[in-house]
Amino acid sequence: MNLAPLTQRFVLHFGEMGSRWGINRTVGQIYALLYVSSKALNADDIGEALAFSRSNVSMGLKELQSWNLVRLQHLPNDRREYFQAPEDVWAIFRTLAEERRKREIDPTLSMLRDALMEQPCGQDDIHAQERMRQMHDLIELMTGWLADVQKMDSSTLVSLMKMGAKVQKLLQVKEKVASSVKASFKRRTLPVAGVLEPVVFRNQNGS
Amino acid sequence: MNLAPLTQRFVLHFGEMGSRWGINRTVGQIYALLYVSSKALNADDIGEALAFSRSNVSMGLKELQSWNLVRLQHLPNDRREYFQAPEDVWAIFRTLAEERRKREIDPTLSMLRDALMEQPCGQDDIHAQERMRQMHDLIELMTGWLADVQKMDSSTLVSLMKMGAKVQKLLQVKEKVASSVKASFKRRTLPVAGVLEPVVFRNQNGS
DNA sequence: CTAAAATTTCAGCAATTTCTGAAACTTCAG
DNA sequence: CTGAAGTTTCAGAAATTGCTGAAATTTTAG
Repeated sequence: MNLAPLTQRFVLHFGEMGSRWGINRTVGQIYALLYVSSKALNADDIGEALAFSRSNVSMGLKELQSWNLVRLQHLPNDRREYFQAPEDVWAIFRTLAEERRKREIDPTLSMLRDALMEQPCGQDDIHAQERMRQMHDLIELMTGWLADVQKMDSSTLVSLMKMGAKVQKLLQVKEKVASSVKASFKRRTLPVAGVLEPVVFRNQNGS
Repeated sequence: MNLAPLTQRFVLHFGEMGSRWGINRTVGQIYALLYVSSKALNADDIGEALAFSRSNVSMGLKELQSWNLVRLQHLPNDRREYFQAPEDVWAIFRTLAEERRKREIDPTLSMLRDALMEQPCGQDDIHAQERMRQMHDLIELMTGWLADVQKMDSSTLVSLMKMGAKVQKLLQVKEKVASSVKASFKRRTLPVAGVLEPVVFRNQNGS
């Protein structure tokens, strides 16, 4: 392995962390290398840079493709495939979240759905089923929310995250304004009523 | 293994999923059993229910304790320790999120911080460092947001999640109202100004 | 203190996962 | 077609992780 110092550090760290993230060392290092690389790399480049066997690289790239984490490129006059990570870190993060949901959550959600359809037999199973319902409801809420969030563009997402806990205050304000607006409608005096109305009333049922 | 049908299905599923979640089969099954059980269990109960060796159970419980995922109980006239999962699924989820952050994110964040302090040498490292900065900023934003969210109580969190994408609309409204409020201040005519002011102006810089 | 009950540790076997090189396969220029 | 360049598959070696029973340690009732 003969990489620039910072690159090497990054690559080795991703290799170590790979096991905690449910991918193996090879895959972690390959992705780290693609991520920091300024140009697309072919399988031989990668194998040489990381001192992996050609077939190991091939399997690693296949796994990364199954995660939708790499883009494929073809250079003119070169039959080899060139790989790169997407430019936009938010896009990478979005993909990661979606794929993890598919692998780590969806199977459990569907098992829970099935289990909730069954007739419980015995005291133990009655309690167990109630616990499963609690878990099911939480997961369903989470995945629904995640699907909503996935649809937002990166800048909206950044705004929301920067607000953090302040969203909560906004929520409280919304409630106050909602009643204030209702009162104002009766008095016909609120200048911003036309702006507030569509959202404020659509969400009355939502909690 | 001699469990009620639904319980058994749940336990076996958690065992299978364990590997995708970064815990092993034993730990997954033990937690599933504790989660659906209506009463606290001791290590022998667990070993018998799941047909694991006593020492295997001991290691599994130790791991679950290191994740803060089990509560310990002592029954009168019984020296053995009894284990149970927290009642509140949201509390479990919160703990899980926090522990995963500690193990899967924090080490990377600190590696990135270090790497960003270094002087890059060579073209490759200059680009690599820029990519690391992008990743660092994303992760820092995410963990900050997570910390905010962790502080909310369960019902607030549920409200926010149920709103989902609608938060976005609220955000747009906030901006419109903000300018409307500013204009109204000059005119001194907005009835709800006193309610809106504290949040609306505190967040002007936030995006 | 003592000893019985309970828990934890650990060496070594078992199972699983990862990695490699050789062989099979695919693609395409000539 | 043919064969050279490139890619993938796969059997088995290597490494890692998981599991067990026996021994060591801790705890506490008496």
